[in-house]
Amino acid sequence: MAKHNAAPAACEPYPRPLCTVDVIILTLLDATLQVLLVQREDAPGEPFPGRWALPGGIVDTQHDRSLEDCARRKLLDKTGVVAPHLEQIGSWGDAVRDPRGWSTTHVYLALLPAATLHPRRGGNAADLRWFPLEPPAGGPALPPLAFDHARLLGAGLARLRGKAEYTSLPIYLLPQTFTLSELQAVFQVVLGRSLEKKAFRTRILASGLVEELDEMKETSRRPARLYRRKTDEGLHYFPRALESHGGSVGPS
Amino acid sequence: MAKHNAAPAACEPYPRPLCTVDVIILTLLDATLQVLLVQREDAPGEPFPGRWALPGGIVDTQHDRSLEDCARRKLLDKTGVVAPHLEQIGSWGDAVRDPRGWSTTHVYLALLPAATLHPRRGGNAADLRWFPLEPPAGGPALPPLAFDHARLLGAGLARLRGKAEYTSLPIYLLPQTFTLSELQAVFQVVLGRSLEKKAFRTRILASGLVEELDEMKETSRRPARLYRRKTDEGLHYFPRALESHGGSVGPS
DNA sequence: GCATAAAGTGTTTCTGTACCACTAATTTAG
DNA sequence: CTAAATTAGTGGTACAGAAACACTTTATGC
Repeated sequence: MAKHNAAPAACEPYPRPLCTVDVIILTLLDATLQVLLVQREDAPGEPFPGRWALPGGIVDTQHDRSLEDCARRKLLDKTGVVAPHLEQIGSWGDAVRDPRGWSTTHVYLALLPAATLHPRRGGNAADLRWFPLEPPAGGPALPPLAFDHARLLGAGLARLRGKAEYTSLPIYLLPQTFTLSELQAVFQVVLGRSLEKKAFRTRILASGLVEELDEMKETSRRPARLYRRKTDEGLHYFPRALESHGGSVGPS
Repeated sequence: MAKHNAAPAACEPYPRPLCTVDVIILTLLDATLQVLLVQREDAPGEPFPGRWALPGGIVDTQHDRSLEDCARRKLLDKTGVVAPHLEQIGSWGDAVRDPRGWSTTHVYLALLPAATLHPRRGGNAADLRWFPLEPPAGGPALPPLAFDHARLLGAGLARLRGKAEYTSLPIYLLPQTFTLSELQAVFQVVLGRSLEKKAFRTRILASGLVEELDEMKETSRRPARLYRRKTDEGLHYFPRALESHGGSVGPS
């Protein structure tokens, strides 16, 4: 290990950046999009002590086999589950985002249904909590975040919202079975606007994305048929984006 | 600098990964998509000596202000120009892609018109050359690449092809002015299939993406009107993806 | 029984992609 | 000079899917 640290100094004329992974973990609770944040340790010498941050940390080159494995580890560590959806959002790297010096972070987005969650306060995190996000117009009503995590979270949300216009992405926020109205509602929460019911139902049912179950969900009104995502269906791309009322369509 | 390298050893229990940037530089030459490759130095101790690779290298934490700045530097270094389009494709990081140990690379895609290019063999590269890519069905007819660069190049090409279905992305492979037929041709090369002329023209002209010039281009047949990209137009997203004959639509 | 509200459906309008035939503008060959 | 060939450009139709809205069905509460 000491030998390995000596190698950079031998053939590399400048120090390596710090390498971290940060995970934006989203779920739907109380008809609201929620993000999981950890409170950093309030210790001297720690950057942004006591500040809320996205779960993540330094890549363990001894045990993590890849960046994605690191992300999966952090996710499992904090939520106890494997996310049905995990994707890389992008990487940020510069000399000023971290007071410790030049650093890179590799940001992942995880979407989870709320039902089976039990957030766990692993490692040296002071606290772990779900925070509701505001609809897009109001901006997120969150505590100030450590590092550049507000920006990273913004990028993750923009990805989710952009992709909701032309893919099935928000479906991963739902439990295994759901009604079509619940599916529509999750899209509406993500997009921050209402969708026309008939058009939405036609879109989903025609896509082959879901299969209907023999079960009905007992609601306070008419019972609703339950559906689930077909097991051989990954992320579905629709041939046409939803029409929005102002603003451009697509990922940003 | 010695102090900086001491810091990792003090509070980090494992060594930092090597941090590099690789750039997939594409242009259109002779109606063929071409990728710029560098030949690595044939020196003992160098990983993959003499092997062709994507332009790139280690992040210079003294001079590069960000990952993207590093990518821009590498691009300028090799082509002498600033690309009209540069985007981050993604990051790869693991213990096995580089014989030097745990490493990360941050991959960027640059699209350039061919007209003003003068590839320059900067640094310690043995050679620098444009290689034509085959149409998708035939697979790329390239020399074996160093590291995992074949995989990275594949990801970049998939990005370009995916986005060609629903955005204006291939337009950046063209010079400042172009005919609609040239624009259609570049889309066809990227997508590897022909497009229906009328539908394509309607799509482009209705999008507000291009403006017509008073000039005509003298061809061997009927003169064609010249167009250029509107200056306030970034990447354009079309409301509907092109219809493909088999295979799904969207980025992969 | 009626009002209410959610689940589900029938039908029409609109937008944009594909298709194909045709016209316009040039070059080339007989 | 005329006809053929080829590219640039256009008119018009068919089709797929998103939006809109009215209506029917299924339950609960008064």
